[in-house]
Amino acid sequence: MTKAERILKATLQLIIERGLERTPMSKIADRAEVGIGTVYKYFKNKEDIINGIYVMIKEEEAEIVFVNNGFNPDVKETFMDYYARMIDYFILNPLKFNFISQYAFSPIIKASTQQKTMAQFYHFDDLYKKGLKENIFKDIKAEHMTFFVFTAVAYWIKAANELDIKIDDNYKEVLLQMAWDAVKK
Amino acid sequence: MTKAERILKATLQLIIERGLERTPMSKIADRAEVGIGTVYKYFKNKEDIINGIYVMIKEEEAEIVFVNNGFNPDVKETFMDYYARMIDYFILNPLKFNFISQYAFSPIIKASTQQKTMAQFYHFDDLYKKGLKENIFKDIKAEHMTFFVFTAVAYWIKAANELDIKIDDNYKEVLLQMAWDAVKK
DNA sequence: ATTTACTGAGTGACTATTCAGTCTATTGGT
DNA sequence: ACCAATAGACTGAATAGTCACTCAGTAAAT
Repeated sequence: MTKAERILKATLQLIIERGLERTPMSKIADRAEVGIGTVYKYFKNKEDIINGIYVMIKEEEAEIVFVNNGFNPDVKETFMDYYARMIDYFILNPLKFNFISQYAFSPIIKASTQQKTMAQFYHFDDLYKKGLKENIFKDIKAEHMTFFVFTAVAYWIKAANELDIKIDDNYKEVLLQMAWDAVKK
Repeated sequence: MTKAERILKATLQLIIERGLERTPMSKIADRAEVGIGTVYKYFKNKEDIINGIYVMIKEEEAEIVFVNNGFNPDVKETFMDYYARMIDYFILNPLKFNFISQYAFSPIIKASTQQKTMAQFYHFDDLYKKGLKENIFKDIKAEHMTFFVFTAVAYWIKAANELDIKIDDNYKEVLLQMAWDAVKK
């Protein structure tokens, strides 16, 4: 792991454990096992680290969700594949999800960061547009559909994490079905 | 408006505008048009204000969502009534919703605050339990259902707010239908 | 030998909180 | 109705402390 990565990871941990206002740069350097100066070599300031974490997570997430992209023409099967992967990603990475849910709408995330990461999820929009054309989905804007399903699925997982409930395959199945039933006509 | 209320409101505005780490107590006092000392008369510290905002919003929300509680035995109609009210509340109070979405899972919100506010929404759990008994809903824990629908609806509104999309009655109807289709068997 | 990475004590700015004193409202005595 | 007297609300300058960020110097790499 590079030092920059160590810094991102350390900051992520500390923020989730203690909150942003209680994680000074000195603690970040300690946890990352680098000098404070090194933190400032790789990041302009604290905000820059937060934005860096956001980008890192979203890139990773997109990479995992869309591995199979383009191989299946069936809308429903593609839908299920995307979201099954998303669920797995969030289950495996509760810290990262926790971060996203707290900072996705925080003013600390710059508009440019938002745009950069949103752009990586255009496959979702494509899928919904395709489904609308095939008259499979309810009449609603594609980006709204994305949002509805994304947040529903995501936060359900979050709740499960926090209540220490194990998400077995059966439960995952029901969750996917809920998402699908919500959008289908 | 009491001074305590003015302080809560001022803090809410500043936090959403600038972020927590960039809203010093001095600015809060200025915006609320009280002396700094007054802030400390009503609140132990900054954290206490944040928790106060959280409680204030959740109480208000519960009061509005459950006005008609107990008058209708029909599960679907009650479901629609609750969520229609919730949607209206969030549309009318984007700042408050923005706050909730950023701080609901932040470590700054104390466990006792969480519990106190969660307790006010037990009508949702009751509704889901009733629906499960009547075999209307999918087989899933009641609290998970609450969470799924709550977040889906809530964040959809948030997205609409941010993209400056007007939520007309027709759109609201579709949204409610999505929520219902997700949970019904 | 030169560049580049790294370090952390030190600096300056900022900010949470305190508290001594002022203002305001309420009470009760005349 | 007026006037103390008391209690409580309110204030913001001062304090004490924290923390983001710098930079002069050291270590490692090329």
